[in-house]
Amino acid sequence: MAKQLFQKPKGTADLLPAESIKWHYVEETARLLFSDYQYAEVRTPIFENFDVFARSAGDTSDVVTKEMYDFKDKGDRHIALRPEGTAGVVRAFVENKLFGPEHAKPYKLFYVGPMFRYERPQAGRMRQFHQIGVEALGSESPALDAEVIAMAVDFFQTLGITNLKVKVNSLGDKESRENYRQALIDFLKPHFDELSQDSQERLEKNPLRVLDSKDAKDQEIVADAPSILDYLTEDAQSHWQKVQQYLDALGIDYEIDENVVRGLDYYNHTIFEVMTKSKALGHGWSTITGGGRYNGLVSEFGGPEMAGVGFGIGLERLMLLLESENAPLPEKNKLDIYVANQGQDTDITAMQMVQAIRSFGYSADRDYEDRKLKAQFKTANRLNARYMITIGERELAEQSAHLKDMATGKETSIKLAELYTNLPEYIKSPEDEGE
RNA sequence: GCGGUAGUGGUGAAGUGGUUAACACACCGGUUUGUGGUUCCGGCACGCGUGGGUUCGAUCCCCAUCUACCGCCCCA
Repeated sequence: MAKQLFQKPKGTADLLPAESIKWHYVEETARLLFSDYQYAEVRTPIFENFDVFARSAGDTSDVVTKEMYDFKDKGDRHIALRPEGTAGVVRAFVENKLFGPEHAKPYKLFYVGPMFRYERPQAGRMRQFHQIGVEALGSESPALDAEVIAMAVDFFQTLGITNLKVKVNSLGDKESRENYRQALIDFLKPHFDELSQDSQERLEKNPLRVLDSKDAKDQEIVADAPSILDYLTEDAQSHWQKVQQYLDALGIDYEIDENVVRGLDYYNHTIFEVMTKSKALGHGWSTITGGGRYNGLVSEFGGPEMAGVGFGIGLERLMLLLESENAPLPEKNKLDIYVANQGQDTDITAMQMVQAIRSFGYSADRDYEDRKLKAQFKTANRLNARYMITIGERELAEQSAHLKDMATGKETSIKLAELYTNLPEYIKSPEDEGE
């Protein structure tokens, strides 16, 4: 008798109808908005060759070193479940030769789908999580940096999130970064003993990450650190200035923060975060989007020297945010008509009735359990039915049925033949109800 | 990977080393009501995350394990 009870794997979730309807809404909002910006959807594999991610994210990032879901398949291939979206998109861009001259540049893409990271789950942070992201490939224009930021802001505002903060920074080009890296190390070295252990380890490997340490002492030290913005080469500086001009022109309220750094190593030039304040995501300001430019990545994957810029949004966190901020979200679908029947003989007619209603484009449901009328009314209420059609032995004999408006309680008797041909004339559209 | 808190029915939860594991909501059945949102009555955990152990006996004690939540790391 006692069968084994299964639990879903750690860090995964079952999205039940009450939730999935909200996800659909958010995804649909993204699709519509992104399409206004002329971004089209791309669907790449959920797993890729391990090296696709190892190559792009960089060896210093934890995403590669300890969070990757990787395994050998039966052909002894080293496979990894995608931990983020950009690498796969860039791989597809190169493999499908989308860099070719026949394709307009920038080549604008967005994606929606599951990502995987092996880490300790917390609310809004799953091992299988979902991201919506965009990538614009093949243009170095700073206008695109600004557009991508604007699009992220637009998206959140469309969803009804208002208290947003945009933080931007520039990492410059390779040369800028190397110069700065050395300067930063030189600055931090004398403070080595005061740094947190994590930061001490990062000092040589990836000193920029010391900048966004959460350790209070680290933050004190870092406050006096040189700014990367003072180390930008002329070209990088020019790009950075233009990005700001565009952002100003679009009226985007942003803040320059030299301590903003990104976790993945492929970023350069403009990087940004969109933050919001919500207790659902922790204390103070929390990041809901991160993104930036990654100009070397296409060539890293064997394509030509082509630029890229994009961002990714974590959907689990976004849903938590929308719920806690009481942003408008759809509830369960309303049922147009519930068909109740009483007596064995009416069963067939009820079956035909729901099909006929559906063929008019209305949603319809019925009782399948031969329950009493009262129970059927209860169910109709629970399903939020707008109308109910009841048919009993007597109605069947007369070839008619009762149509009841559940909101007003008004009931009318209608011939079956009439219902089958002119049902829409008896049904108010939901808009007319002024809900 | 590290630290902390928790795990009783569909849900919220009470509870004790020892006969039938409170209560509420939900649900189901009946009743009342003009065919629903009302009233009243009844039903609903052979089981207390899982596996071991201690004990005459454990949901309640011990160990392990799984999962969730919070913090760190990291990041979306």
